[in-house]
Amino acid sequence: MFSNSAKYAIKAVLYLAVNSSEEHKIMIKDLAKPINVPRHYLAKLLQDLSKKHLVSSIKGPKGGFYLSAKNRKEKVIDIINAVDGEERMKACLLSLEGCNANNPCSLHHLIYDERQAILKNLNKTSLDHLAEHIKSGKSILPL
Amino acid sequence: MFSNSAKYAIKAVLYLAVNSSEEHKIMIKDLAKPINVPRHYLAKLLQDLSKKHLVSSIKGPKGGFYLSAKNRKEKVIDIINAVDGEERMKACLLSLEGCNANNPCSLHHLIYDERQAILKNLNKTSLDHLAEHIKSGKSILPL
DNA sequence: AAAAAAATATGACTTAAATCATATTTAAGA
DNA sequence: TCTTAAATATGATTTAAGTCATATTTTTTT
Repeated sequence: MFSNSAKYAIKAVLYLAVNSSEEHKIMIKDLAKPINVPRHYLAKLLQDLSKKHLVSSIKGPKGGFYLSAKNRKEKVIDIINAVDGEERMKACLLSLEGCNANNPCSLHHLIYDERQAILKNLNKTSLDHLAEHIKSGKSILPL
Repeated sequence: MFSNSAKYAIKAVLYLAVNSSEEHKIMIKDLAKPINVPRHYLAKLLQDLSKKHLVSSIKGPKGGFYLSAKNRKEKVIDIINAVDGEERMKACLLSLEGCNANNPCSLHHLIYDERQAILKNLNKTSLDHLAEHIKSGKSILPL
């Protein structure tokens, strides 16, 4: 469904949503451990997200990563798309070029509606909404 | 969702469901072309499926691959599981070990129901059912 | 200003998935 | 029985994803 990298990114961003703020930035090494993601790999991912303004970062002493208020408003799908590209989540499950509603591949009707529903959920759910869930114990964010 | 290999396998098996029979076996090279899958890679996949009795094959001149009546009764999910393993389709989307209904990960409720519905569809749909769809023009099986 | 602590940038290495190639076995047909 | 045509088995190569390492830049603190 989505790549390993996207999973890592989601875990990282949610951890930041729950634990960081502009006043309390988090360094790579303190982020990599609790979410169980290889440190250097995570650094690359976050640098990428930083360039795309999906996470915030400050260099130097007292620096680190955090989510701004604006960052927190982003939807889950934006993180996924930033990492995996816009196409991956939309592509035909059999990777058939010509597959669409008028010309459906054989698996299309077995999957399409549900897939759209998932997409819709990912499209409407913001990071701070998920962070609230985690804080209130409705969901978890472990390794 | 599922691997490239599983996509290839599904395309191949559906092609066989539509075009082959015990009286009309299909050689690897005549199968690889229309479904646009690398020939040698496809051979490996089919040999694997053959060992697991999901496709039928005969060696030697006049040999080739085909689907027996029994093969045609198999469900789509069986092909997928044979190629990707039983776990892949069931695993937590964030690959969290501890994720389950009692202890849901953050994306769990965004996806779970729809995912189950897809699984259910793949579990109840047989190859010959899909083949009928293709034959009657309700769906396509191109590259 | 200098030193130290952080992200950033770049690239090398490793692993697994995907692809390709070749030798072996089996069955059909002459 | 010999030749040929197919799958089968095995393994090598390539490519892409994932991982690791190091040098550079920026910012804070002294």
